[in-house]
Order: sequence, then C-alpha cells, then structure tokens
Amino acid sequence: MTDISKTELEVMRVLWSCSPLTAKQIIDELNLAGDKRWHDKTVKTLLTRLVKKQAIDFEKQQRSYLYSPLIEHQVYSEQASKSLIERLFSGRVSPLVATFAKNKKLAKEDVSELKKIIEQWEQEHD
Amino acid sequence: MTDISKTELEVMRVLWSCSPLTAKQIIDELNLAGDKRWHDKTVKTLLTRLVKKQAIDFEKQQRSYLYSPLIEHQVYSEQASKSLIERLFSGRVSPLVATFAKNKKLAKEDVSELKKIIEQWEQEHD
DNA sequence: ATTGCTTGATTACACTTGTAATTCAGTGTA
DNA sequence: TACACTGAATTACAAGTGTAATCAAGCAAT
Repeated sequence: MTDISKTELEVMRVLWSCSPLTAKQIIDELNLAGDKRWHDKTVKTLLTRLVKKQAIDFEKQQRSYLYSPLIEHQVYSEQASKSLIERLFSGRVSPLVATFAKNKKLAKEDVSELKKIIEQWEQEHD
Repeated sequence: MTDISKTELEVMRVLWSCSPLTAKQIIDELNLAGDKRWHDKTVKTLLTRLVKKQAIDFEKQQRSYLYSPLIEHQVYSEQASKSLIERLFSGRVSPLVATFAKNKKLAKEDVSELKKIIEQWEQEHD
C-alpha cells in the first residue's frame, strides 16, 4: 500500500467521514475543524496526489469533480496501527493500552468496549 | 518533538534496546535482525541526522563515538500512539484493540494484561 | 462576444528522506 | 616516516512532502 502523508491523511479523514465531496466541500470541511488554515491550492494539490496514489477516486460532475476514498478507513487504519505497534511495542497491543491508561486517556466507553472484546476473545479461546 | 523518520526509527530501536553503542555496533545490530542490508554509510548518515534532531547524543570515546538515545522510548511511543489514535480512531483506543482482536492478533498475554489494566482502572473509577 | 470567475492541470520551490560516495583526520603498521 | 585503514564530516542526488502560484478551459454575466 502506498504511503499516505500526514496532510494527505487529513484529506482522507474528511472523505472517510463523508463522501463523495467536491474539492470545495473538502476545503470548507478542513477549515471548519481545527485552527489550521488550509489554502485551497494546497488542498487541490493533495487531492491530485491522492488520486495518483490511488487512495481516492473521482467522477466528473460537469465542471467539478466528486471525490471518494478508494482505500477504506478500516483497511488503512488496520495496517497503520499494526505497523506502529510492531515498530514500537514488538507487535503487542496491551502496552499501548497500558500507556493510555497511565495517562488517563481511557474513557469509560473504552473500558466497556474492552471488556466486550475480552469476553468475545475468551469465548473463542476456551 | 521533531519527527523521526521510518529508517531513523530503526536506529532508535537498536539504541532503545541497548545503549550506548558505537556506530559499528549499531550497524551490526541492524544487519542481524531482518533481511534488509544496511550500508554503513547510510547508517552513519542516519546517526548524524538523529544527533542534529537531538533524538540521540554521543560521547567521544577516543576515535569513535558512543551513541545513546536522548528521547526515551516511553516518551516517543506515547506521543506517537496518541497521535495515531487521534487521527485514525478519534482518540479512542478500543477500536484499535477491536481491530487487533478481529484479525486474531490478540495474544493470550495481551488479554491478561488488558484484564489487569481494566481492573486497575475500575479501582480508580469506582 | 468579451470579461471575469471557478475549477482542475501544470509548474515551483524549499525541506525532508533514503541511500550513499567522497573527503578529511587520526592511528596503527611496514 | 610514509601508507593504509577507519571513523566521522561533508557532499550528492533523486524522490517525496508541504505549501502554493500560474496556466488553461469552461460557464456566467454584461
């Protein structure tokens, strides 16, 4: 899978949250969240690069294009987190969770989710 | 914190696992694990760049240098995983674990670790 | 029909990254 | 003492990245 750079990922996130979108809509969306200002030319460049990388696709809608993700969020985040956990935690996920817990970043919903995951796991590994 | 690139991170990993080390030792270590061949000139360059980034430091030991990490593994991986989880999972850690579970990447030790983490969490949040 | 606006295409440009080669300065050896 | 060797410092260079400006083509209003 091609590398998606940090800024390119911001664009992907917009498209993952809602698609298809025109370039204008994407730019507006990016400028809504966060305090960073996105120049429209910059975003256009990122869109072009993502198309070339086959991370997104577009269909012509008269003058403007409608962009959609080609790489799914699920697939991308799966491989990205796998890669990070391999490189930083020798492939084990629990140290990462431990770090989160230590820094008080564990939300109540995380905990109940984790419980469910464990339950499920134990049913499969009796 | 400065960005540490992918190949630079490989060097950091060696130093995290054992330090201080000479350039030669680092090169040898890198060439032990994995099938990738590391050219010594390349590794020297990476070391220079890491020093400039203040990710590592060295002390002269006569002719050669002894390198050590300046950025600790704990600190780096904390911020790297936080960043990844924010960008890919809206800051919540459980979806990542769920993905791991789904892909059968959850080890038995992970599960017992997770249980302990949850127990601890619940004691703190009664 | 001409002018201007909108939108994608092309070009720009400095900085980073991956991957080395070349140069320089001690050190050990013939 | 002169030479080879070894590490670090400097230089190289193409590809990727962040950030945009310029070009070109179609549509909208005068």
